[in-house]
Amino acid sequence: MKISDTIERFIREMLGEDESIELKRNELASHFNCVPSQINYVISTRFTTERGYSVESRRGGGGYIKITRIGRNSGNAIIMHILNSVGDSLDILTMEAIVKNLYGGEIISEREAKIILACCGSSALREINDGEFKNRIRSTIFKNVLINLI
Amino acid sequence: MKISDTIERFIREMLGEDESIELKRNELASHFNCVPSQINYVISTRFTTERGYSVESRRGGGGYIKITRIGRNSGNAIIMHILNSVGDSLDILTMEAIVKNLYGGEIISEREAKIILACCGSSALREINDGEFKNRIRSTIFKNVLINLI
DNA sequence: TGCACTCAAAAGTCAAAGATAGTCAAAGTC
DNA sequence: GACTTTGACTATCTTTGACTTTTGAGTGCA
Repeated sequence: MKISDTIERFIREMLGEDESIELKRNELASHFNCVPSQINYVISTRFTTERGYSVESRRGGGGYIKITRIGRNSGNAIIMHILNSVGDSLDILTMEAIVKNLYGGEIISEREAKIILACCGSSALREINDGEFKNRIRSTIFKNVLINLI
Repeated sequence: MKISDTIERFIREMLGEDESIELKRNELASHFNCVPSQINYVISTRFTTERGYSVESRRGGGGYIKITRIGRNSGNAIIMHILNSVGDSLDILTMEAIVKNLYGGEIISEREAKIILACCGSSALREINDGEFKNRIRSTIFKNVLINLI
């Protein structure tokens, strides 16, 4: 009464530490004694982009379903882009918007977002009175953090 | 004895000393010969966040209700202790030692450690020339971060 | 040889049926 | 009046199967 979870685990184990695997939909289905479209269901709910997988397939004779793990490489490109776009000064609203986007894009976790917001927030920098100097410090801290996420 | 209390005690006994358990709402309801929503009532009145529980669930085939004890998480206690022990000034070596301990104690992840080290490190604060002021800023940032991890 | 056709072997789609859990308010109890 | 019990209705997730699309391999003919 949870064949989907079983299949999910099976595929994960097949994948192991590898970058990708190729499945035969029908073989897998008959191995688990379920209809082939069950495999599609598992893949479309468990091996999504949001969860870090990409899926390719081909029909016809010799067809296959290929599941590939996509590392945080795409995230790195985005972080690089942000690093290039942030100047020597960074105001708090812009900082918060960037962090929100990184979190929304699942490049950083909720806790990571909290930490970054905390260390670049107004409360953390309250002892620096000069507003412009504060924005410069914020930019420096922020970029240092991002560099360490790559 | 009211049925809600009976069910509450039953669940507590199931939980025992474990961190969490999974229930089947319908099974439990038929075991106690009550309507399924009675279970929701028990959970929403007895296993609340205030009482130290968190509840997750899934509907559909293979659905479940998972109750987790979130007792005074030892991690939080340690963070509180650190917060109390760090004064208004924090030098970099002390900061690094604390972060290392938090990581070693599995209270923060590797990435989280990296972020904290980055935002409190010498590179992030290099624009602040006054050494003592730098240590004060570091302390403020560090404590702000820790507060947000609780 | 090489192109066009045909066909069977995959995989994809989608919606209905089944299986759970959630919500909310009325009715009951103390 | 506050807390508890019930149940009708809703929301979400899974399983299943009929029908569709794609692709490669084989076949036949100029």
